[in-house]
Amino acid sequence: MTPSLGRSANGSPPTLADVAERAGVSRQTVSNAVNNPDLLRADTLARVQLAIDELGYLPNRAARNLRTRASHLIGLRILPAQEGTANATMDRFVHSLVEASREAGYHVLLFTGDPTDPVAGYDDLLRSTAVDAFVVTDTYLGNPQAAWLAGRRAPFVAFGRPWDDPGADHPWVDVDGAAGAELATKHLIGRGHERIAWLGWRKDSFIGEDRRSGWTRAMRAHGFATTGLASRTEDTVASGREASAVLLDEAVPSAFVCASDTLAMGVLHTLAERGLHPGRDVAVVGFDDSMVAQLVPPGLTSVRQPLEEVAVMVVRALEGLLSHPPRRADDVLLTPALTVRGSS
Amino acid sequence: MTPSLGRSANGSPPTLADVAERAGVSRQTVSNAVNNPDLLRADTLARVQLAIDELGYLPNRAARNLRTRASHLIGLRILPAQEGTANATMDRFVHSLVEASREAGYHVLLFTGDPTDPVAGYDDLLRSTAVDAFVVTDTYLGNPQAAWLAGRRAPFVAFGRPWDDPGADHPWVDVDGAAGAELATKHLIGRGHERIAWLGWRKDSFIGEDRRSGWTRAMRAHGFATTGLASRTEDTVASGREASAVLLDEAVPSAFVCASDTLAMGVLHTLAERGLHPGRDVAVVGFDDSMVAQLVPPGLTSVRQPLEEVAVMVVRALEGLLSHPPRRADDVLLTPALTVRGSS
DNA sequence: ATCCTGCCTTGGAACGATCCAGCCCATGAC
DNA sequence: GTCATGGGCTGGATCGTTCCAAGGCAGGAT
Repeated sequence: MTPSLGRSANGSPPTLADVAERAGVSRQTVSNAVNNPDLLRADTLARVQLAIDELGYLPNRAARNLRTRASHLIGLRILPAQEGTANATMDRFVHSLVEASREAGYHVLLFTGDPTDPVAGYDDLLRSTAVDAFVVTDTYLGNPQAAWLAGRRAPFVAFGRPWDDPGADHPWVDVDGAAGAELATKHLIGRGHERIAWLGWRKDSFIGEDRRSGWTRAMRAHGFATTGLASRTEDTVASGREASAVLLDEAVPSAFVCASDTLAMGVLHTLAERGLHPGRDVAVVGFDDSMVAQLVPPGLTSVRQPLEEVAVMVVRALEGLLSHPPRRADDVLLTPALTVRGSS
Repeated sequence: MTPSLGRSANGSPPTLADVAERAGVSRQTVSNAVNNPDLLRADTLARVQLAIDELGYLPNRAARNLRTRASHLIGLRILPAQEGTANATMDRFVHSLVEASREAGYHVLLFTGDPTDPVAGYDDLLRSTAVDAFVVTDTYLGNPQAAWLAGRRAPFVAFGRPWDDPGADHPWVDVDGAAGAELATKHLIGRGHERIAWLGWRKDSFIGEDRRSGWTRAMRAHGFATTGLASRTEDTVASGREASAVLLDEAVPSAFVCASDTLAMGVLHTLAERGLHPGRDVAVVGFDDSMVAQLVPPGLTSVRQPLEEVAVMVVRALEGLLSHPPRRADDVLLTPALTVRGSS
C-alpha cells in the first residue's frame, strides 16, 4: 500500500528524511537531487527522484527559508483603489508581476499601509525577514520609499524613474510617458487636427510634466501653436470636465490629448452635455487604456502602457539583486503603444 | 554606542538570543515576553521590552513558521484581468482582504494558475506548507476547487456559495445577487417603469440565474409581465449590445436591468447608436458598480456589492478555521446596495 | 601493493524560533 | 526547622532544511 500523495504515515507532509530513507540515501543526497541534480550519479538521481515522486515530496518552505535566510517572497504594497478614477492599471500589472515572479521562483506578498505614510508597512516585513525584496510602484509624487529602503540596504526595484533624486542608484523600470503623449498627438495630427489641446495634471507631478512634454514636442515639430491650449488640473472626472469646458470655450480645440483616462472621461462628459460626439465632432485620446476606455461608447483611444513587459523587466532586475553576487540590472525605459478607438 | 535599529553587531537582524543576553534573561523568557506577556513578572517584562525596543527586534518569520508549522500566509489565486469587461471587482476585494488579514496577523500571498485548470497552483503551495489557508473566489461556474481542497483537508473559505454542491461543508461568504437585482428592478418600478427587461448571462451560470430571479420576483410582485422581456447572453459588451438591440425592437422595454456592468455598457452602446439617451429615453441599471459605471456619462446606476464587508467576514471565518481547536464560522449572505446615477 | 586523485556520498552542525520538563526560590503550613 | 506549593525562569530538544568538512570508493599512476 502506497502512502497517499503528499502525506506520510504519521499524517504530516513527507520530509527530506522520509525520502532519504525510502531511496536508501542520506538527507544531503536528496537535497542535492533537488537543488543540484548534476552532483549525483545518474542512477542515484533516478532512484531519489522516484522516491520523491512516490511520496509527493516538496521541500518545506519554512525550513528552507530559515536555513537559506531567504523567503522567496516579494513584497508589493497596494493602495486603496481610488473610486471614481480609471486608475486600475494595477490589475494588469499585478497579474503580470505574479506570473513573472512565479517563473523566477518567487511569490508576491501584498501589504497595505497608511496612504499618508509612504514607508509604513515596509519596516515590519523587512525586520521580520518576511520578504526578500520589494517592488515599489507608487512613485507618482517623488519616491521617499527609495531613499528609505536604500538606507536599510533592502533590495528593491522601482516601477517609475527616480524623478526627484537623480542620484538614486536603485534599478528601475519605467514607461516613456512623453513618447506616449507624442504618439497620441501625432496620431491626431495625422487625422488632420491642428488645434490639439493638452489636458494634464498639476505641475508638481513629474509624470504629468513628462507626458505633457511629448505633446509639446509633437506640436512644435509640426509648427502648431500650443499657447492657450494646455490646462493642468486634478486627476478627477469633475476637474477634467470643467477644464475641458473652459478650453472648448476659450481655445476651440478640435482634439484633446489627456494625461489619463480619467481626465479623458471628463472631456466626454463635457461633450455629452453639449451634444457633441466624440470622434466625430471632437477627438479625444486618453492615457492608460483602462477598462473604461475599452467600454465607453464609442471607445476611447488611449495610450497603452506595456505593463506586462514592465513586470517582466522588474522581476529580471530583482533576480539580479537577489543573486550571488548581486547584480544591478540596467534601467529600462519602455515605449507605450496607442490603441485607436472611436473617439478619434 | 547603541547598535543601529534592527541590525546587530554582526550585520544581521537581532535574534531572540541577542535580546535575551541584553536583558539578562533566557531565550524562553524573551519568547514569553513576545507571545505570553502575562507569564512574566512586571519588572522582568519591562526589562525585556526595553531590550526588544533598543535592538529593534522582531521575530524571524521563517524560524517561527518552522517551529509552529504555520506560515501566517493566506493564498489567493488571481486570474488574468479580462480585457474588455468591467470585471474589476477584485481590486476592491483584494485591498480589503489584505487590510482585514493584516489585522488578524496574516498576509496575502498571490498566485496564478492555468485558467482552464481550476486546481492548478493550489497543490504546490499546500504541499510546501507555504500558506496556511486559501480564499477561493472564482466560483462563477461551480467550484471544483472546494471539493478538491476539502479532500486535502486544506482550510479555505469561499467567496461564493457552493451552488453546485449543496452538501459542501466549507464556510462561505456571499452577496445576495437576487436581492440586488430586486433592488434594481424596484428602483425602476418606483420611477414609473413597467416594461423592464432583463439582460443576463447564460443559463449555466448559477450567479446569473440567481440575479435573474430577483428581477422576476420584483416584476411578479407588481403584476408586470416578464414574457419576452428577458435575454441571456455572453458577458461581453458586444453580446450586450446585440441582445439589447433585439429586445428594444421586439419587446420595447423602457428600462434594462443587467447582470453586469459589462452588459449594461452593451446597452449604452445600442442607445448611443440609436441616438437615445440613457436615463432620459431608456433607463439602465448595471451590476457591480465598476469604475466604468462611475465614469461613463451620465453615470450608470449599478448594484454595489459590499466587498469590504465580504473580505472582513472571509477573514473572520479563516481565523476560526485556523484557531485551536478549529471553529467553522456560520455562512454569511450579505445584501448589496444600489448606487443611483444618471442612467436611471 | 601503495598512493593519489576526483567523484559521490555521508553525518554532524546550524539557521532562530517554540515546546517541554524541570529547576529555583520565596511563601506559608505544620 | 522541614516540607509541600506554585509562580517565574532556564536549558535542552526540536521543527526540516542546507552548509560544511570529511569519509568511502573506484580507477589510474607509481
